[in-house]
Amino acid sequence: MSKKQQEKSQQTMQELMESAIELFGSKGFVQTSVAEITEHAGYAKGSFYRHWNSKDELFLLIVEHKLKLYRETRDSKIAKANNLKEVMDAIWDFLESTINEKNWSSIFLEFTIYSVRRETLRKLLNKSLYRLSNTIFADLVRDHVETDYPPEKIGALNTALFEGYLIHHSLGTEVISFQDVRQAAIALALKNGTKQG
Amino acid sequence: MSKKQQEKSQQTMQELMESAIELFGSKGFVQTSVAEITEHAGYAKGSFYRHWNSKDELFLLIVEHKLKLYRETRDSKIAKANNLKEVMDAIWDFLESTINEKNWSSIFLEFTIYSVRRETLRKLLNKSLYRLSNTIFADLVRDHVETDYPPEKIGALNTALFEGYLIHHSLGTEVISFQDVRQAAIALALKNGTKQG
DNA sequence: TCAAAAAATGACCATTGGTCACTTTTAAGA
DNA sequence: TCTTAAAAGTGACCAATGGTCATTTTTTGA
Repeated sequence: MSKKQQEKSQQTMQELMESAIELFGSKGFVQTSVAEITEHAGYAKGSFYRHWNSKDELFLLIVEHKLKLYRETRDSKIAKANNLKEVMDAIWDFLESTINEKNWSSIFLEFTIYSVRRETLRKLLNKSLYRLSNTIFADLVRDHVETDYPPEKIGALNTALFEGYLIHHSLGTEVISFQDVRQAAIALALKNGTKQG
Repeated sequence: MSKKQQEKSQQTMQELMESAIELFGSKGFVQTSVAEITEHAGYAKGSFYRHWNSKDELFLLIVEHKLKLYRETRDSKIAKANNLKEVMDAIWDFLESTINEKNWSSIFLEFTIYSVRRETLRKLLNKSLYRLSNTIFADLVRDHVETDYPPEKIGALNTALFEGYLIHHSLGTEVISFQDVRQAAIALALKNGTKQG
């Protein structure tokens, strides 16, 4: 393949991906069709499959990119944290950033539930690359946990509260705000993970 | 319509509904097709639509029935509760019963997420009939809340934690058990809702 | 200018929720 | 017992969708 052709192919791929990001962002995963993605970028449906094997595959790629960016910011903050409270604050800043951008985390939640009945996809999604992984979370907080409550559980409870809030939020209910959940989650983590908690 | 014909129609409806309950229970909502439901009960697809207008409608009916049963048990227990701790215990017994039966609450979670992008359905689902409603929860705990933390928020946080756990559980992760979440949720409610918390 | 390779296309397939004109069954009256 | 109207049941059909692939168009380098 010539250099120029490679570039053209790359460009088409980029255009399709941007079209997909826009459409997923506004309509969610299931409601966005492959034909829409290609049309919106000015191509025919068949072109999609020259770049990815499935709609799932592209979505995972997008998520991977997005999470990578968020995580870089998060990890540099966490490195500076002195105690569990500060770690939790950094984590919740990170979670907030994933919500703020077009409610992206809710779209990812949709995809997560969609994956539950698709075994291969579900196993793939459980990898740290895509999930708010419990093992990664555990590593982040471990150094600051003062009790013998397992760090993994602190992480899983935190994720549960966050994802539960996403459902609440997705349904348009506004009984609790992001701040309420953040506060509750941090209180819970401190209760389980510090001596004074 | 004659009595006998009415009975026949009722019976068919019952057969279809039982078939649907079984299939939804094992394959979830989206992965169960209308044709499967009717075939499994020994009818043709068209028969389905003589009884309900859509797959959604039947699912909602099933949920309504199920929740009704659970709630009766729950409310009779809550009436006897003397403090917030006992109310929370009754509520979590109720939540546990919805999980124990073929993971029914996870299937309902799937349906909830499915409804998010379908406006009419989403609004319908927000009614107390179908949701672990925040207003109902608030009414249940209100008498026992000693602080000025809004009962609605205690309820919404509780639901968030429960539904977040469902996601965790649906993905096959087993970092936290139902007991872990129950314990955390009750601790959180007591922290926000009692003076000694 | 031309041929090979890559890019792009869109008709086609299977699956699905839903529709509806048609067929079969049922039951009540003659 | 026969007739007939109404109800029950059927399955071909429709549109939308994810995915396939033979074919067409474009690009490139000799």
